[in-house]
Amino acid sequence: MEKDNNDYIQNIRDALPEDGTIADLADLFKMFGDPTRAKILGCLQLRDLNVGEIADVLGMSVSAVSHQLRILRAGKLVKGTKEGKEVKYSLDDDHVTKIMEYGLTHVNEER
Amino acid sequence: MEKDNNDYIQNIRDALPEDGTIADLADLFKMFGDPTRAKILGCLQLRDLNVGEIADVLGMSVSAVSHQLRILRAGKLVKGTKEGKEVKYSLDDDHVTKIMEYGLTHVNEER
DNA sequence: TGAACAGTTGAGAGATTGTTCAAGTGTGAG
DNA sequence: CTCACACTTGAACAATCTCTCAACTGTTCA
Repeated sequence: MEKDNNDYIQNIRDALPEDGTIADLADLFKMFGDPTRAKILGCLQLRDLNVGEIADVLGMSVSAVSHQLRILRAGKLVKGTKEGKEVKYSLDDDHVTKIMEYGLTHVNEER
Repeated sequence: MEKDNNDYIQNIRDALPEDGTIADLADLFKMFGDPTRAKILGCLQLRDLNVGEIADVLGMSVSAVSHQLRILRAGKLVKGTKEGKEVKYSLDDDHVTKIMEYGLTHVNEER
């Protein structure tokens, strides 16, 4: 019966996505899991913006925003394009808007 | 032109969700942003499980799992029902499965 | 050339997070 | 009652995170 129980547990384990996939999934959601990054992604859904503009909208330092943009870039959620001495940022992923919309729907339904 | 610029920034600010809403959104995504919690939510999509079973599936201590379950309970994503001396956990939110599916689709599309 | 501007980067402080370990609660079986 | 079992909880610790500050790169313009 120990064996039955182990099989039972093993079956569930086998049905789950691989650890690497789970890690990727968690990393993706982590991007949206910080208010500053969520706001940045929210802005960029409205229009492309440079770093200074994002900092103004959020009321934060350019440096703090730049640090978060680096993380979002690494996660391939935004991309930055140099235009003269500015860097214009835009969403780099079709899913970003949908994922945020879905989350917002959920949050707004909460009672 | 300072004024124009300020209005421009202000318009974007006004179009974003309120800070409280953004915080709720970030807190929601934070739930999925840890591999242990993501796995727990993954298991519970397959079937309801008690704490020991979840710990076995994940290969983690009962204590560690219980701590994470407390967080998921606080976030209203799972609920625990006492059955004798066990506690059976189940998903407490229709959106959980869809949000994870959407995230997985995204992750699997990545190249 | 050089000064001003836009942004990036690294170090470090303070806060938050996830796990372990030990102790605790509550339930059922003998 | 007492013991074993299933689970929860609090303290402690290391790892990670986010911001600030200062220094740095690169671009434009006079």
